[in-house]
Amino acid sequence: MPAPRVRIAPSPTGPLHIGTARTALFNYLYARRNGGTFVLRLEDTDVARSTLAFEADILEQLHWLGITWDEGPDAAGGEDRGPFGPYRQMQRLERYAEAAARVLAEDKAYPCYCTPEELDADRKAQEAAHKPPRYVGRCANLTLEERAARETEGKRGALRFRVPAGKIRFDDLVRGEVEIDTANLGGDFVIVRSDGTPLYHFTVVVDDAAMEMTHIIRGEDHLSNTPKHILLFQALGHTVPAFAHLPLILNPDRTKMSKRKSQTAIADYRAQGFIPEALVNYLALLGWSTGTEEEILSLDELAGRFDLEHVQKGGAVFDRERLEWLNGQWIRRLDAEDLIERLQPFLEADRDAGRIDLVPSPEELRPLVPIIQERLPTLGAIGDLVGFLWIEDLSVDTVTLVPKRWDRDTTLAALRAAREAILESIGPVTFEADELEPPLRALAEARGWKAGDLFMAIRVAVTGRTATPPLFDSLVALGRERTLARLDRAIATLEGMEVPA
RNA sequence: GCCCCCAUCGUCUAGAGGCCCAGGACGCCACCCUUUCAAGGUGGAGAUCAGGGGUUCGAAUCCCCUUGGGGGCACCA
Repeated sequence: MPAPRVRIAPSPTGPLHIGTARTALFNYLYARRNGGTFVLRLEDTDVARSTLAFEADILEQLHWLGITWDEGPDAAGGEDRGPFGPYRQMQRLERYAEAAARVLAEDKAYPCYCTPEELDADRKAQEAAHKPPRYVGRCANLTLEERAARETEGKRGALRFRVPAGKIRFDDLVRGEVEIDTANLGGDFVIVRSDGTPLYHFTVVVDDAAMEMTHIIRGEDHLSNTPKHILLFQALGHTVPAFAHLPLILNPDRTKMSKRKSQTAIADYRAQGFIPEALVNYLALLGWSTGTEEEILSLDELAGRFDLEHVQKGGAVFDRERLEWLNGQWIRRLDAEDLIERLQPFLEADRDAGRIDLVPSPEELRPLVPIIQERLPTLGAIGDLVGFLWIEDLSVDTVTLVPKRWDRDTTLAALRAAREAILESIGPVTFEADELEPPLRALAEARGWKAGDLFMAIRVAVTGRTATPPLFDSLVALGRERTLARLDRAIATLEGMEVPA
């Protein structure tokens, strides 16, 4: 088998979509596994909706995921790389024009002068008659003279491809044999607009042919379009590539995943602190499996195992909980320095949003790694977890200050005693977790309090929260002075509390 | 409406005629660990393999029908 050539052909009409990312991933994995070439081509012929910003997002997020391509544009607006360029469709217009001229000359396509109003009327009539929409062929048999007459009237024709009668069958690599009667294709279809710009079905095929693609791996939503593409490949005199249609990624209601019902932009997952290792791992397992029970797999490991045989046929519901679990798995596998570095942007975002007052340095973060690493489902959860460490002015209300089974007076007594214990028995120089625990446990014992209750009172007084990393580690991270200051403040708050008579 | 595709626990899936009165993972529930929260460990609930017919000594696995779901039918991509 010659080395496969596969591609991803995103349209820069929106930010990188999770479905596009997965299709890109599957193509990438297929190329890597089989010693093939992975091409990126930008389908930007929808000038009205395409933007450079979306183009930039698509390239950047793919890079971020680690999905690299062998041919294609490197950066938004940047240079192309590879022998089949350009890789932006708007720079390939002459090629479509040339191909269009050829099919026109061979009468495999013809100019159509129908107005949008006429086409609309046709469609409505068909609908009323409960018939499938289909081009009626009004312009299919115009003579050269008739065409010339329209042109003289100043009419510009769209180019319609003649759909021959017959059945198209192809062997889909994931679905097996598929057969579709061309009678169900909706009649002759437009390949070039009346303004001269080419349409999707035409450009994909012209480019896939020119770029010598051997396998077209794409979403199932293209399955019904495949006969049109096959017809076009044949009309252009090109070998028909192999097709593999992937199951769709679904919303929880099992409809095709959409922005409206799900979070679809890769950039949004990234902004929430999902890491590429997890996203790639999760996406690969959406619709594909190793056939074994392995499931934590890196991009390279995936590339070593990928095959089309294990691609699922039915659609797969996107399960965010499972993604979060995987993300946690991958976060726990990060080494300390890497985690610290990756946390930085999230801390800055928290500071910019006013959730914390200052961003800790890597040095401050380093000792925290053991207690936070296993508690982070996402990088974005950092502020929620230990943000109390970087808040200047922590105030806690009396309601949360008093533990569930305690009253104000007990809490007050406990905090005062705890403050004393910390002040007296623990030196300012070596303020460590091992040192803090014994005296406080002894205190609880002496007063007949449950250690857990005492610890909870201190925890809330000092962090403002009932769920935190281990208490003594938290106190150490906070430091002796701030620990005492926060205890003082909590005590003062409780002293000022209205006590019902 | 027409065409095409699909159908195993709530979800992602293993399973390619006997190893399956169906295995794993997420989630859920217990318990253990434990100062809270996590993480981790152990155990549990959860699928008459959509339903019905065949084929076969034997079917989740093959065939047919039904039902259900999805996708596609543009001068969008």
